Amino acid sequence: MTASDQHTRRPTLADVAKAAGVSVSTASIAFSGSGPVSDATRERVLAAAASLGYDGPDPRARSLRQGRSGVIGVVLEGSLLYAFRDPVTSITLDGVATALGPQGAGLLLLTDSGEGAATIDTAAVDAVILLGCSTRVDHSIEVFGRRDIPVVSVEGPSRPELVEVTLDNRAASVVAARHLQSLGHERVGIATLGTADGQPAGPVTEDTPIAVSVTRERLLGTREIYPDAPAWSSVHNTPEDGRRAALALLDVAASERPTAIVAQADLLAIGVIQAVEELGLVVGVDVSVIGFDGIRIDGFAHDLTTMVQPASAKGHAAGAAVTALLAGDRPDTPIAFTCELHVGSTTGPVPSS
Amino acid sequence: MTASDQHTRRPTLADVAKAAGVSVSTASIAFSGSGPVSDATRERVLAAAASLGYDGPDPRARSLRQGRSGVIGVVLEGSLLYAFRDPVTSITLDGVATALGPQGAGLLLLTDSGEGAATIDTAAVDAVILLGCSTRVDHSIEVFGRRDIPVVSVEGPSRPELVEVTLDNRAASVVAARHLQSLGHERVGIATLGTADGQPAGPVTEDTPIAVSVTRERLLGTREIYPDAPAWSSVHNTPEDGRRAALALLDVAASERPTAIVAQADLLAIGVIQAVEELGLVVGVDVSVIGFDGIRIDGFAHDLTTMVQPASAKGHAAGAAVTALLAGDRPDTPIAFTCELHVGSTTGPVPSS
DNA sequence: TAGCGTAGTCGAATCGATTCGATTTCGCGC
DNA sequence: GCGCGAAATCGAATCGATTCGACTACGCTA
Repeated sequence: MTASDQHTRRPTLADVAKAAGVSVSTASIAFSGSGPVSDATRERVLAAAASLGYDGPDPRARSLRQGRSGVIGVVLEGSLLYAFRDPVTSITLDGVATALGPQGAGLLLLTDSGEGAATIDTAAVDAVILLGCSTRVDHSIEVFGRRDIPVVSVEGPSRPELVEVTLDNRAASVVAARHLQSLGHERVGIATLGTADGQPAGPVTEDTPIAVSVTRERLLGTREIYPDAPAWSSVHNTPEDGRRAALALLDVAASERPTAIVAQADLLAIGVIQAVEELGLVVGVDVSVIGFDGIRIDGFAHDLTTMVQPASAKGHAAGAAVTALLAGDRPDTPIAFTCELHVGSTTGPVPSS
Repeated sequence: MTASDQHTRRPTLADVAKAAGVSVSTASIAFSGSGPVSDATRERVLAAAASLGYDGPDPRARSLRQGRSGVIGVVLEGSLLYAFRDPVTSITLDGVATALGPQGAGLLLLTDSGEGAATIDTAAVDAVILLGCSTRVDHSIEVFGRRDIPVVSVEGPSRPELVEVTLDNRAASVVAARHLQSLGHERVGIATLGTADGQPAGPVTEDTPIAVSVTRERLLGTREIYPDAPAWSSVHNTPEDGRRAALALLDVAASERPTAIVAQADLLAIGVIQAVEELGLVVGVDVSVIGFDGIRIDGFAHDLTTMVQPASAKGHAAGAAVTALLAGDRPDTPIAFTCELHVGSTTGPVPSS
């Protein structure tokens, strides 16, 4: 029987140790490098491993013993597809990966919907990064808290026990609105991001509940300058949704028509511009358009006026915060980032007519 | 001492069992539901767990015992940023997530560079999906093989032990080239994707080594119809790189200038079109442009002629294949997908001059 | 009423490593 | 020549669950 085992059972560290004529503990040290081993012994162990086809310790066993898995969970809002489609999320995620790179941690993608691609509560993660999540994850945060799993929230829910990476969404939106104000615009329309999961597109009124903090903060910022500006919410951050929002906002008598549209994201702004042109109007002349994010859209003809946000730095900060937390340091929180106004060609003085 | 433990040590299943007055095995069954338990017992266990703040079994211990972690590794070529930027990768990944969703598996992002965001060899994954990887991962494939970890390769390296999901890159490129041929084009330029990791952009000659199979196959397809067509390779699949490629390909005497350009990806094609227009030429009249992928680029003015590939279905098939492999079934391999020609407005008859 | 199957529970082995404390070995200074 | 500290190695406990085989009651049939 023992002979036939070899084709089914993978070798373990114990097998390697036996083959090398050392104890399991010594073999472990030979692999991990923690502790003193003579060169001769190490080589004997490695040779035995090679001849048995042993490729190093089982990650599962190692992570049980060490209490660490080397995996960082990244919780995204909604479906993975829309998360990937959103340039800011992609860039932020890349920033996270860059900051985490040296540590050699893997990124485990999770979504905040209970069902779906991954089970947020049962994953073996050392830390969690929430990317723009809604309050839906509150319960999970408590679980992580009990498990002593550090949580970093990027533009997400705010709770005392977690480290926050923030963006000055509200203040930046004020700056954007002031820019329009300085150009003389008085009638302004707002194309917002999604208000809540599962919520359809449509007009945003006083009492529309807004669960997504980014949407809420940016809207509040704009409304500080333009309290009565009509707003239309989208479902996804896509040009198509932006286009529809603009068509809705511009579908009024010419005398009532907004002379400027604030889009809460550049992708929306692209669609807004598309709609404006479809209506035979000139962007930056008949209708000014200002975006948010500052992503570079290749192949896009206009120089979009927008609030440029440091998405990569944001992600990098989140990754660095995770590293610090895992090392036992608690970074000062919140880690705040600010946006900068880029004036392009899509905004201009209010038309005189 | 025991009293002070409570603030530092997390409760284990053993603690819960003791508090509930049952054995550990019974408590385990009460949680997992595998095996018979009386309702009274289960409730007693759950109540004890709740009062102790026990949030369910430790994923690490569970995965060690069960030999499964519930995590699927996804190996991407190059940096995460460029992987996300590539719409086809994003869509494929979403397809994977969709297919894997019901199974509740998490996606662990890995890159095929030894260093970086994740260590491909030491991750606790149940299966691996290679997305367009080069032969650089061959060693890892062997390791996975020895560990009995199923590997699915999407347009990646081909080896007997792994399940392959393929696209008819070569045949589709022939179809694209025939389309140009039928329009009378004789001088054709090719904007290729990257040829190998770390390789700079530049002309592709007979003896340029091409490690990336997608690039190679698509090029071979085009060359079946246009054996002598000059080719220029890019580094990344971006409009900017496509633009540079087109400028290089078109920078010849007017009599030598290509009347059509084959871009190996739609993102490249967008840049090609941009370059053509910068040169004062009309797309589809002076220079025809055909792409590959069939992604919808929002806010893009042209109706791009392209080979539409079923990216989402590809990802879905990869996810389904992983599910099957984990269930013990071996799907027929390769799982082949084909492209379809979409004739838009960016290709037209060869200019008569 | 003896026999038997089953639901419910338990104890112990197991998964495959890491790590702690103990032991042996060896070189070296006094 | 003796003891001492560091290097090298070992054995055993440990991480926290799952699972298998055994055991106890209990209800049912013949």
